[in-house]
Amino acid sequence: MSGVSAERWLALADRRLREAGYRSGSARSAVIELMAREGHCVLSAQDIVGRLRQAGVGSAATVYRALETLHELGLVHRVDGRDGVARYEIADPDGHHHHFVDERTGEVWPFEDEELERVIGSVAERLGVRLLAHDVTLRGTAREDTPGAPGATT
Amino acid sequence: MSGVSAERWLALADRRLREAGYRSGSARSAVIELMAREGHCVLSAQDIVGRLRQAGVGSAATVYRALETLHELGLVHRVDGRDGVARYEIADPDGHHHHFVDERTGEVWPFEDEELERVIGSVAERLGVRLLAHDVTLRGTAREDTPGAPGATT
DNA sequence: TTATATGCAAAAGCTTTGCATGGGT
DNA sequence: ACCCATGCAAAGCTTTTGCATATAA
Repeated sequence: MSGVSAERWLALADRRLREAGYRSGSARSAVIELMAREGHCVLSAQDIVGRLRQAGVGSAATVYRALETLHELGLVHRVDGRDGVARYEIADPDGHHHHFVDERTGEVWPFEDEELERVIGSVAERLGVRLLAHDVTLRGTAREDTPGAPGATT
Repeated sequence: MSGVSAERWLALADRRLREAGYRSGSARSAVIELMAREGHCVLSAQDIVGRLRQAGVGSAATVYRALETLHELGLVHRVDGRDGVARYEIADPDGHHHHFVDERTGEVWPFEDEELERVIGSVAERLGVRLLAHDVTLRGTAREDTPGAPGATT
């Protein structure tokens, strides 16, 4: 599902920022590039700060500000953390995915499911609400007898 | 859906705590009573601290410790917060519910849906994982033309 | 040249921990 | 009498804010 959209997202991000009147800066650009490269599934703000520091770019303040900006422009989703840590992932225009968290390892695997999306839509209709976003988080353990990762998304 | 189970949960909590070798204390008892009364849908740790302080019971440290204990014993669920805030709700043995968050007001409404539960189960099976817990959070706005609250859970 | 982006350091929350004390059993 | 539960205060973390400086446009 990903691959191509990384570039498309990068282009989209550049365009939206420019249209919104933002100037370009080294730190935010670095955040954007990192997200395009590795942000297809949750990345914590702390991780991002750390990665960029290794590269000698950015500061905590700037990274948080950049992520907030991207979030406001709808370029990234903020994903709830169980531990008061901000996590982000790029808002992929091509597909919507959810998360499975392995309770033993803490690893997060993305997955997609059409029927799940459909049911969520019908639930929203039943409740009489207009849906803007939705998250599904499954927690458990990957079965030992499972050969590959559980992330075999369809 | 609730009503009866508040009492049952209270009894369950007392029993499990005793069986696990805990003694009873004023602060934890107050937390438990508050959860039984109002914890059927998310309550933040801060809220709990505040409520109990008004009643002249408990301190932040004790409340957090009590909630952690209840969580370890499986008596409450910790619900992800978008803002680094610990939220809890009682683990209702009778039913499982999810949350709709009104983006405008911040209000949280619980809802249940059988088909959603079923689909989540089949997704877990397809992924080859053993499910221990799952959360679904819908975000959006309640439609103006909707008469009552969106929480009309079937 | 002017407003924005950045970085440092300090502040602000929420949560956890240390330690002495009070209260169950 | 034990020793767990509690409360206060201090420490720890992540995230936010203030302010001076560097830099796009």
